Amino acid sequence: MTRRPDRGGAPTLATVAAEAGVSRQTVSNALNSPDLLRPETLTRVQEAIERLGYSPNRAARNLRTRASHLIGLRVEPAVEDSANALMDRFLHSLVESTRDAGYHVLLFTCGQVGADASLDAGTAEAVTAEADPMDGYDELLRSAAVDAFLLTDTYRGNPQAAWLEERGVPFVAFGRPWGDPAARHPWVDVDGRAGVMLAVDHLVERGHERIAWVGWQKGSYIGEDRRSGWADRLHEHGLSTSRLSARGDDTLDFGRRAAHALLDSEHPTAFVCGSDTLAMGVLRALHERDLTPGPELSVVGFDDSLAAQVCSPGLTSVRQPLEQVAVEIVKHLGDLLAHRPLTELGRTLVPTLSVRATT
Amino acid sequence: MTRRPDRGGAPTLATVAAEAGVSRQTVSNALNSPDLLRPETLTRVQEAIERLGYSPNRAARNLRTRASHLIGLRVEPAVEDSANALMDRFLHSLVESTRDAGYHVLLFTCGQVGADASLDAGTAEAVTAEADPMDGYDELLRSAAVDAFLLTDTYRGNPQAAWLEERGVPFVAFGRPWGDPAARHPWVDVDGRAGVMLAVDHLVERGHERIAWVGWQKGSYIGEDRRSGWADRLHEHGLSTSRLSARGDDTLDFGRRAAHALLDSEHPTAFVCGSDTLAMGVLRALHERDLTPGPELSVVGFDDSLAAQVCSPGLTSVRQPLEQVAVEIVKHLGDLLAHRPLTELGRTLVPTLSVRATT
DNA sequence: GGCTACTATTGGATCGTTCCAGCGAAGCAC
DNA sequence: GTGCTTCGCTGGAACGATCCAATAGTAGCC
Repeated sequence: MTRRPDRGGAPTLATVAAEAGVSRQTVSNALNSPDLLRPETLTRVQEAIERLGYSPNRAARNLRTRASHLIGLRVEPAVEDSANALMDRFLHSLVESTRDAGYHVLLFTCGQVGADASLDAGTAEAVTAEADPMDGYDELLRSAAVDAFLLTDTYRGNPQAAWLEERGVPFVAFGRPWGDPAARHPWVDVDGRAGVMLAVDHLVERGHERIAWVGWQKGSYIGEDRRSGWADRLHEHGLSTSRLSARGDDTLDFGRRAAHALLDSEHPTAFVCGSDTLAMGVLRALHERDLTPGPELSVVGFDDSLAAQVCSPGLTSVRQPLEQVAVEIVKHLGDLLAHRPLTELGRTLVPTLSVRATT
Repeated sequence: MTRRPDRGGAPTLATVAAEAGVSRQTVSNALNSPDLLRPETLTRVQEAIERLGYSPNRAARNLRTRASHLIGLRVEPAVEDSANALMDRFLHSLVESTRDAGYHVLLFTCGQVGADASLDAGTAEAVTAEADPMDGYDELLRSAAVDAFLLTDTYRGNPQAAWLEERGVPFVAFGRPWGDPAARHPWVDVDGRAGVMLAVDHLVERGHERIAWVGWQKGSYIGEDRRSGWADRLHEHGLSTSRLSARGDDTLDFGRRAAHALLDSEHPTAFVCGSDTLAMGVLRALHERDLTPGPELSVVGFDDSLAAQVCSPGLTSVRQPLEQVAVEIVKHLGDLLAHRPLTELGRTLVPTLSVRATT
């Protein structure tokens, strides 16, 4: 009788209210503050909800509460490298963690018409076409499409972090605010230095004394952090690092050339690498010299990528606890969005070592 | 004067209208149907929008238009295999394509508290804990959180596709409706069979005559499709397939054992594999026999994963045009959501071959 | 001028939810 | 009985956009 016309549309609060013989607000309370209702009313409403298969309309709820329950995550233009491959493992855990917290993950990317445009242009415009670091964030924010952001590329000197912090936008970073001691935003990171130390200990236990480092370019915060784990731990073991370090691009080819150069001059018996890509380069160099990696001539990578797992021989590698990172990030996001005081600003998690045939 | 109180909140249509000296609706039109406005009014409104940094509130728009401009994509519980690694490349392209079409990608996952629960339980309950194939879809749909879905795992006999189709929910599948000729939903797929044919041709050109197949288990639609490319093309070249085919789990170990068995009995000079994982297994077997892959003893994988690119020697592999798949999918989604008639129900794209050292 | 036709713009209603003020009934103290 | 508080529930208003019907202004045509 009192039921609305309901032209085949989904049930609304009013529909459920009529069905249960209560007011709209009571149904709303049944969902949001069940403790306000008398138990018998609550069950009556819940039965009606069940019977009609009702779910509250997200858009209406978002409009009224000024919250979208979405977390924005920007995926960078596709570059096929191990960092991206990592993202995948991370994403799964992230989506699961956010679900448990009542949130969803919204993916976005920079607003420029990227690849195609730069192909046509190809002129001096390439400079202006350089991806604006804030592209995308601004629009999502102004249109209230997301409640918070998750940053994943703080190694670039995080202009995003500063921008967001300045505007009081809630966000959590995966990665420390390297080189910005003034940063006041929550973050979660993996202790790469400790991970490399694990690798060094593992090699020293197996009798290695000449352990080389093949890592990222100087100037990369993350690269230097990982390298410090190698250098400091070797010294703690009373071993020399002299002339045993190579730093360059994070590419297969640099790893390969670095390994050849090191083998020619310093005769290391083990290589610790800043990434799996570099480690694969080292393996290739060994292959080219008809050397077989193993307990006597060891290689350790970083990231425990799929490639490390399936290549022959299997590559020992430092594994980041990405599942745990996701959980911690969502915990921080939850605190942030509920305006709970943060128990701690940052948190570092310790990696593990996946031991395989190359050691 | 007429401007609203505006307690530090974001500008709304009313704010902009006051600033430009027009009505709300005119501002709305400036955004949605600019051709309705007189040019001078349009510029006046656009300037006001620019000046205030206005973006329409998503929630309000969604509520009124009954559209969220979000595409739901369910990510499956993390399994570390090549299929997931593929997803990554695909995701990037997908997000870019959807952006160009004015949409965003919303990630979700099954609603059950998955991994943890099944760890505790470990009993006969494992059956009920078996992931409900529709988990998550239903809720997002009823709450109008997404406009459409994108399915990516049609190889499982797609119960989702049938469920969604039955309810008239817009969705596009990445993958053919294998074994369901009654399916009437749009899909985009990669012609795996043609990809394997490319690999066979490549090997035949290099003089191979005994080309083995190492692929997925019998009964997998995709696996059989890829295998048919090998079998049919060999026959077209007048070559024998007899006893040269091995099918089993998509694991490194199966690839390894299959390669050993084939080498012992049939002495193939080349292996075409149903996945990179299997190919890496074959490479490991060769390694164990001190055989070096290359032009004389060749291996071809499928997926062109990161592992194929960085392993030593580099693995020749069939590469899926995932970027193009994403574009086609979004094109179909656009047609679907705009209620445009579909020009074609399904579309298959042809892979390419990334040639490396193993051939 | 008077009629129609069309254009540019307007204001009210509406989407489905939650916030807020308020109401009757019940409980308690005096 | 009166006054006060608490409990359980209600109905109107609001969030910010778009849909819709209606308006004033302009032009065309006889």
